[in-house]
This record gives sequence, C-alpha cells and structure tokens, in this order.
Amino acid sequence: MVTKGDVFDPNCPTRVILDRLGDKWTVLVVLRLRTGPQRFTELRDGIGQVAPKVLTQTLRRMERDGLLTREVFPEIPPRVVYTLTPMGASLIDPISVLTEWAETHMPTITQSQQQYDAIA
Amino acid sequence: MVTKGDVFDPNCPTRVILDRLGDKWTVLVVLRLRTGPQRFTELRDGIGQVAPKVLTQTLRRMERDGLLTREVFPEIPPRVVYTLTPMGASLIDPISVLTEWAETHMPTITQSQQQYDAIA
DNA sequence: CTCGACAGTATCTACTGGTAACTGACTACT
DNA sequence: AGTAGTCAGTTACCAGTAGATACTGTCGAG
Repeated sequence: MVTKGDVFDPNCPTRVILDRLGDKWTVLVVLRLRTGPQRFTELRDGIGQVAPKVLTQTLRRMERDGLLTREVFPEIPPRVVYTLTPMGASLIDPISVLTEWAETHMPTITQSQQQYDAIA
Repeated sequence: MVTKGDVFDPNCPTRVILDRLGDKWTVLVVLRLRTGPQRFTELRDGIGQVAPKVLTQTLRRMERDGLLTREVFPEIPPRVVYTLTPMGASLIDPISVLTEWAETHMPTITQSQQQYDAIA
C-alpha cells in the first residue's frame, strides 16, 4: 500500500532507488559484502564476468548513495576496502525476500518461457 | 546444469529474474495491475511517460515469464486486457518490501548524495 | 630490466531504452 | 464525401550506456 510517495511520478525519488536496486550488479555487491569488507579485486573475482569499469561505476554510485564506504590505503600496491554501511546492510533483508521469491518461482518461469517460445 | 542457489553464476536463472525485477517498468506494471485487469491504454496513461513500444516490450516479456496474461478481443476498435497471473500477484509482497525500504531510506540517500556531490 | 600485483582508466563497439511518426479497421462528425 | 478519432500497437531512427579489451602508474621481486 503506497501512501507516502507516488511511485508513478517520474520525479519520485523512490523510483530512483528502485532503479538502483534494479541494477544488475548492486544486488550482487551487497550480497558479496554481506559477510564483511572486501577489496576491489576480491569483489571483481567473486562476482565474476564483471568489467572493472562497470564495477567501479557501481561502487561509486553505491558510495554516493551511502550504501557503502570506500577506504583507500595509500600503499604500493594500492589497497582499497569496501564496507557496507548500516543502511547498505539493511538492504540484505529486502534482497533476501527477492531472491527467495526468485528461487521459488524459477521453475515455473522457465517452464512458461519454454511454452511461450514453442508456440511463437 | 546450474546449481540452484548460486546467484553469482551468470547462468543462474535467479539472476535473470533479478534482471526482470530490475526493469524500470515491470515493477510499475505489477503495481498498476494489483487492483485488477487493465487495458493497454489504461496502463500507458496510468504509468505515464512510457513509450508504447517500450510498454509492449515489457508486457510481452512479462507474458513470456508467466507474470501476466494477454487477452485479445477481436473487436473494432481492438481491445486487449492484461491480467496478473497468481505468480505475478505473488510479486506484490516482495515489491512492497522493496518500496517500503526505499521510502524509509529515501531521505538518508538523498542527503548522502548531496554531501558526496558537495565534496566532489 | 622485465614481471607481476593492485585499482583502476581509456577507448571502442553493441545493444537497448526512448522519440516520433505511421498502420489498419471501423465509427462519428461536418 | 471527406475528415478526424479510437485502440493497440509497429516501424524507422537516434542517443546513451553497458560491456569487452587494452592500457596506466608505482613499487618490490627475480
């Protein structure tokens, strides 16, 4: 029941946030940092198949949104550690609800897709 | 075959579903159909600022995924009614969790963004 | 004196989200 | 008779972005 903001207003900030959550990599990053801080390469290797440019974009956006902090250690070789903020961590529950839904209905969806494709 | 729960495997169907949910319009369509079936124009006008081409794409994809049904009445002028399937309706709860999170944390996020932009 | 580690940039291409105009079959208005 | 309007899209086109690939800087190790 949406009382507060009008999700259908294109200017509604809620929609902006939905866009963020909809971003393919944001969710994955949150799930990766769930167990503790990680470095850039750890994230990149852990997620897999993500281009560094895209990962950087995602991380910067999440930092800007206050979902995580970026800590730079001016060493050689460089070291950068990403940590979830409390707000970022509070995302884990909503995301879990989503992934649980996805895993529950996954078979039905793939089945539906195959039927659809068989006809069309 | 893909093991069930590995969200980090690019081939994991869960990720495909996350992509769908991340789609800007899918969520809006579900929220619109929450209160009952609607016609194409009703959806288009209700959502606002959505191009017919894009809406069609979204609806076809959702039909393919089994989230809604598309019923064509061969009349003139044509009439097409979109209805949520039970599976589509079951998405309302996860989406509500998400929008509630968004509304709760919206102020914090915009604040964080402003701070970030002020420095950078 | 080249190699590899780390945390990214730089550059280019492919795809897709979005805009504007058009279709087809009929009805209602002028 | 001719024109405009309705509905549910389609077609042609463009711009922005996601992604793939290659490169940068700095250092110690071999």
